[in-house]
Amino acid sequence: MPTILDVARKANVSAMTVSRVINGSGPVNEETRRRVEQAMKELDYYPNSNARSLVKKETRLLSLLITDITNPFYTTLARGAEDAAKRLGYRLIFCNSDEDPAKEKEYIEMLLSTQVDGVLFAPSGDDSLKNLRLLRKQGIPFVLIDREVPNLECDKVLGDSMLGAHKLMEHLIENGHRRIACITGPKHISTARDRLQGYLATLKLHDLEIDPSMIIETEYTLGSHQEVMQKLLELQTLPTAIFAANNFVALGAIKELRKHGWKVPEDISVVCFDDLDLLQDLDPFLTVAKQPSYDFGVFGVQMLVERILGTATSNFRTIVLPPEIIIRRSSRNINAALE
Amino acid sequence: MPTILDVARKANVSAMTVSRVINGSGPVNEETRRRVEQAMKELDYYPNSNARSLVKKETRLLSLLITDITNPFYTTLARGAEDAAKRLGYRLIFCNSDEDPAKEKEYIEMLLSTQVDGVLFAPSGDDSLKNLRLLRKQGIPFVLIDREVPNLECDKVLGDSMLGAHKLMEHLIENGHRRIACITGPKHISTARDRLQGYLATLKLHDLEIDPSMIIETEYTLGSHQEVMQKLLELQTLPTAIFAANNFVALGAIKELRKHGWKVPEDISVVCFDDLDLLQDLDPFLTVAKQPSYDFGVFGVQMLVERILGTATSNFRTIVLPPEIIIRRSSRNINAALE
DNA sequence: GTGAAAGCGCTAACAA
DNA sequence: TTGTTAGCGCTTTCAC
Repeated sequence: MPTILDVARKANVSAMTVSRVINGSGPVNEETRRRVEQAMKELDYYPNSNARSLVKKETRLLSLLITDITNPFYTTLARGAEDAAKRLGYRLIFCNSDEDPAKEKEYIEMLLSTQVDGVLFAPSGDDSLKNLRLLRKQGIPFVLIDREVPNLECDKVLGDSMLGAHKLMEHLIENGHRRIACITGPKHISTARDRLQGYLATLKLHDLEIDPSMIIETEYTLGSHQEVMQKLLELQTLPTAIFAANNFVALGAIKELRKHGWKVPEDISVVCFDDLDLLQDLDPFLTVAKQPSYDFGVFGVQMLVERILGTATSNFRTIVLPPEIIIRRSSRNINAALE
Repeated sequence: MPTILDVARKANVSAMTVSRVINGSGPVNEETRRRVEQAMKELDYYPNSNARSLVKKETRLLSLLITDITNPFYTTLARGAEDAAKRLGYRLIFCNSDEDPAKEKEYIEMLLSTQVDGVLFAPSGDDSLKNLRLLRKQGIPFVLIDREVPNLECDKVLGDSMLGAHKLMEHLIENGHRRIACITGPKHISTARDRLQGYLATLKLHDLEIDPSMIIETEYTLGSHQEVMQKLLELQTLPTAIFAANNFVALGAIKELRKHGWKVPEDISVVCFDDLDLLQDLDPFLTVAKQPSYDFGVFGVQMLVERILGTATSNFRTIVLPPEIIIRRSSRNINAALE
């Protein structure tokens, strides 16, 4: 591949002049500029960004670290991040931690070597603290998205898990449900804690009994939630509704319910956090707390770039993007006659 | 951030020795190695891969260029590519062309500057040829995935669109369908052409009439396919089944059918290419030709890396991964009584 | 087993 | 408006 020197020779100028043409970083005679541009085109020259990064000490590379690339919440977020990064002149490296802090650490080390300018970070859980400290120690700016980590001051773009859970619960209670099970995510993930918190708080608010056997913890990932549902279905008194902590958990629950011959919503109502856009097209079915996932990505990248450029206030900021409750067929009024 | 020289000073050796420790690229005394490793740890040293790339003329970076990051076919493919890349010691940059050759070109130019070692390339269409030629001119190895481009010899990992379409059509015909509509993708995408071809060939095979008004072209993306369906629903004689060229097209079709009060499969059957894993959990519904998307990514990266390392045969290779037909509820026997 | 010198492709800083 | 020099952090080459 041709270098800046090849271009310089061909245009009969110095490398410095070519550099100025490429970057618009100094005065260049119109006629000279034309010659240089001509030479670049003829040689199919593309500047080597490694070399540039080495001297400029910036790569214009950001990283988006998410925990599950198959979850539509994160892919839509990724779209938002990508669009914003492009608009601001940054490239984006995607990393997928698979909800695993060890894999997350490997990626962080890779990113440190890559010299990314900043990281948009969806932590796999509270254990991510070590990894985040590593970034901070090296002076790499980061913005937390979707989940937060205790004992860490930093920029954040979060949803409102408490509020969303509360609204979903209010909806169920309004519709006559009194025995509501909660299938929550891992305790080491902040959104799981907050959603459980919202569940509990709303029950208390209505003086409803809190039955620990109705609260079951599972993974956030798609896959078999068999044992979890087994536990639930073995209860003496069965719930009339399920509040699931995210979209994949809800899918897993419904799948298991089906296996056991339960119909949603006839036999049991189901509501959850996060929408599934695809599904909504096929059959508007699940009642959900939909989060503006695309905006998570956009705001995240904007905050990150402001932090990198130093145009942000020195204080850390938190942006909260509230969910929207969408009521569909999966939740029904328990007193209404079945159609 | 500390450099190799900082480590060298701390360990009382030269930079060269540190380099040898990092890369295992030469003999180092056990005791010296320990001192160097100690120093690296104490300084939180991570080698600058830009500097390394500059001299080694390899970045160990691959790019995965796909056309739609929200399509589960591609996200699963991405997982496969990511896992394989990691295993082989490569980093992966995701790019999303959005089915747009212009955006695709911008990304290619960016990748040229980034000095990626190779590109896993799902072309936006036949117009990608220019972009691919650019890569070839610069000597960057690439592997085409999912779609091919006419007049270009290169490594490829493809599905078998003809076969999948044929099998889906056979399934419909076996179940008594005679008037089958085809909602196909853009003509400039190879898979759309092949699927249409499979549709036509199977009709001919069974001496069934080919009615051009039953063949409608639309986009591969999720979104409203209103006008397309409008055309279909205005036909004199209506089809009893629809063959949709991909998952998103099928979703769009079903959505529109619903709007017009048509039920699937009671009023009309629908089959399509590519599965939707999420959906399958909620309600095993769509009859599909499922492609092994994860393997597309794995094989693609493997081929690419072999090409980069020069361990591949000099001849270009094509891997074909056939689809699997999964029959579900969206297609029914037209003569069977409704339940 | 270890180090010194040179250079990868580019740009900052200064000089002309 | 243009060019020269030096150096970013690393590895290759060759010498010891």
